[in-house]
Amino acid sequence: MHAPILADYSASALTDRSIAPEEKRRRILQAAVRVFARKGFHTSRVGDIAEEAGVAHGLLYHYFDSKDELLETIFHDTWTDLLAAMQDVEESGVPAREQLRGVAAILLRSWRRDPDLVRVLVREVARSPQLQEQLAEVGEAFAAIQRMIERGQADGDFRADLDARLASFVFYGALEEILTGWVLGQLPDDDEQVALAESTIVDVICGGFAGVPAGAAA
Amino acid sequence: MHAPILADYSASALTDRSIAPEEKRRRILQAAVRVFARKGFHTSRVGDIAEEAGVAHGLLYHYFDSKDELLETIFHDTWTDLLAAMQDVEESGVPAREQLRGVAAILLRSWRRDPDLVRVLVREVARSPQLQEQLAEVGEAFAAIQRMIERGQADGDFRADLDARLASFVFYGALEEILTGWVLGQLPDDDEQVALAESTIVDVICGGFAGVPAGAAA
Amino acid sequence: MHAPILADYSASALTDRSIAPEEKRRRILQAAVRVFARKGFHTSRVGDIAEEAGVAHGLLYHYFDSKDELLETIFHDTWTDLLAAMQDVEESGVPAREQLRGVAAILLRSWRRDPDLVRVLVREVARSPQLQEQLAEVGEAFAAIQRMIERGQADGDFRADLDARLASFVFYGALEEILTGWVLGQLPDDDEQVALAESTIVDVICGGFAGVPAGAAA
Amino acid sequence: MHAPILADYSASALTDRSIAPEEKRRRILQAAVRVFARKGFHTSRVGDIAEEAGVAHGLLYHYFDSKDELLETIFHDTWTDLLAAMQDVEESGVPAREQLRGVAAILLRSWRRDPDLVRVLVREVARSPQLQEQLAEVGEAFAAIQRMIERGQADGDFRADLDARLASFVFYGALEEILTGWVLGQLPDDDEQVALAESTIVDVICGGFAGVPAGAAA
DNA sequence: AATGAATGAGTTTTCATTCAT
DNA sequence: TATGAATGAAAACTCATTCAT
Repeated sequence: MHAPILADYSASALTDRSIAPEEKRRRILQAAVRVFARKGFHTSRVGDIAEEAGVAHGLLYHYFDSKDELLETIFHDTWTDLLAAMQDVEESGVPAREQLRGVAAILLRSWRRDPDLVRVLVREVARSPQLQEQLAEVGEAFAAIQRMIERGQADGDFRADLDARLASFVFYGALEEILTGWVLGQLPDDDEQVALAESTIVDVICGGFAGVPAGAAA
Repeated sequence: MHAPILADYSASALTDRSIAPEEKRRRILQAAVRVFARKGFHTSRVGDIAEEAGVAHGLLYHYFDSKDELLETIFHDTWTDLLAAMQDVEESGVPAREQLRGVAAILLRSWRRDPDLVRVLVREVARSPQLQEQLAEVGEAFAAIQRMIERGQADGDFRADLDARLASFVFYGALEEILTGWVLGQLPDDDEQVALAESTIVDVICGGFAGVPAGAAA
Repeated sequence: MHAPILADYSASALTDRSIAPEEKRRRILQAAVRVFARKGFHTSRVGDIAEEAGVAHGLLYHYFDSKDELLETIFHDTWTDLLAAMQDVEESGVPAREQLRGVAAILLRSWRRDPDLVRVLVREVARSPQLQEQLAEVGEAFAAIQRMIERGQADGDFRADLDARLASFVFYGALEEILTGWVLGQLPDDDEQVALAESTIVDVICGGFAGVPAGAAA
Repeated sequence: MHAPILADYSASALTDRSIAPEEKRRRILQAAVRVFARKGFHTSRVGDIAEEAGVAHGLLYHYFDSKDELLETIFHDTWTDLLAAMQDVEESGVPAREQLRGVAAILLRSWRRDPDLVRVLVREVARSPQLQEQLAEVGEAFAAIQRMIERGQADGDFRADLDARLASFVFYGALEEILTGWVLGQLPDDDEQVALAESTIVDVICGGFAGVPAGAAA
């Protein structure tokens, strides 16, 4: 698949003073992810993030306008990456079911790649102030999923009488709930389980999309 | 089915002293739901809630220990009601698919019954302090759904090779995402759409549960 | 000696509802003494006192104008009693040294009689609002001690070149510090020790009053 | 004797930024002493202290964890100084009576040096939370006095049958009561009176310690 | 770039007191 | 008398943000 997909917010080891300024910015973002993941956005103090990043808290305002902007940047960067990955999948030309499998892989595997980042994404989604910003990008993701489903309908793979928009919510909701289960420790999350979740979601949802007539189970 | 399902947190406003204390307590909870729905828990001030309830803010601490306890009470009361309704469904003896349809109906219809309450439930799920409490009750709901799915497997209605726990997350996630869509105004939510969502979820998910023969997609 | 000396603020057992109103007032005062002794005046809440007294906190305002008045009443009642006892001693006509011994006995023995009361007296002496009131009565006590010393000087028992006012502070300070030592648990306070403290103070201070020949220290 | 004895909490007021941070900390402590002296600890608001110091109240929490810590610091600093001075006296090798005279001088002369500080010390001694801390240091002072008395007994200057611990309370109590008299304005406190108090206490108490046999006054 | 002292608006919570019943 | 619901002033403390150095 793709190379990074997610902005690399997992910490690296350097602590010395000779750091490129752009690197320091990244380090602050990494620290923010870790702290937000640990304590939640509202409960996190700017000082905590600075401490985690090993800088004075004043420096934070050199790189970001506000604490809010930190969260927004995290959201924005991450969703930009995720969207790009989804776009790759969309342009791959594979069948709808395989496209949706790709989306599931992108989202679910991000958990193992950077759990703290997923924690933040899952737990701080529904905050009001920057909701508008988020909607723009998360909305894009929904739209992409919806297009994939519509493509499946056009190809005859999925039932034509399906409301594709509604269906995209069903699919995305299933993915997010699994991620939430991992975030809250309610579901096992080893590699095998991640793979199982991926195939289960795709089988169940796409199976449902494919439309097993009501009488099929009889 | 059951009678109220959700505690009636939709309110009217009065300030006189001729109100039973228990009624006053309820009124404060109603106000909290409205304010939390409007501004989010963290952004809401205790004074806002008191004003909305038409009481002095001090009175709030007569009935509740803290602002946190307000949210906890809302969660607890609501989930107690929801669980009771789900239990009725579970004990009804109808086939698994119909049971899950009942669960979908309970959760989705609550949106029209008390949108503010759903807004709060959806947006404040993942708050840390009372997470344990919430998990206990929301966890019950998941367990009930899981049992319904297992029942469907035992009856031969659902694929036997399905991880029922994972499946319960898929089902619940779909429901919650639809609710979120309504909360964020991304999905139409008139009566007809609610009914459509209900049947779409049940058809898709239960269809998927019923088992898409591996070859069907080939 | 006298009969009660101190208002009886130590609790009695009655808890039933058929209580004379005057008795209830006393009970509230007793409760206040216990609570103030335990937590200090400022840290004590009116509700604590009401609970300790077994009444609703509103009732407190039937008998007293304010929380401050509770403390004032305790001070006033106690010092009225103490002053009366000291006056008895003063009018007894015994030699100055014996009069001072009587004062020491009154103050020191009050510790065993009602430790909580002494705790309150010792710890809350220097509160601002009612300072004037207190000064009036504690001032009386100092005046009485001063008169006793002056009597001793007139009788030739005590050195004539002694500043009697200053001397009264020395004598009273010694007494209060011993009480403080008991309150803070820094000094043993069994009956024998109380008696030892009494005689030590009288011997040392009155010995000092009696006049250390200038040459004695040479 | 020693140089400063008491931390210099008497202050001047400035608001500009050209002040060393350590100096700012000292200034806040000075302000706290003045405000506590004027209104008492409990009645003083943090804002009052900040205003007196000419800083924003938030800055206070940059240097101290809480309002309580302010009082604790004042106590600690002061008693550290007082103890050091008493230790100098103790190590001087002069006779017991002269040592006690030194202690009296240290404590009584502190009144003229920094009346507000003494006001705080005298009026807020018996507060519960930090009592433990205080006891440690004030307890040291008592122990030193006790050792001086025991030294006097060993040298044959003081009666051997005296309970030295009790005696230390008598001596210290006399000193504190004089200070209290000055704090409450009940005793004249000009230089001459301070000297008189000093010699009166030493003469009376040490005279008493020296032990004028009961029959001596006859 | 980097620091951290300084600011002050903002918020929860406490609790003495009142008063309708 | 007695209750306890109701009030609201008050206060400590937090913390994002600024800015002199």
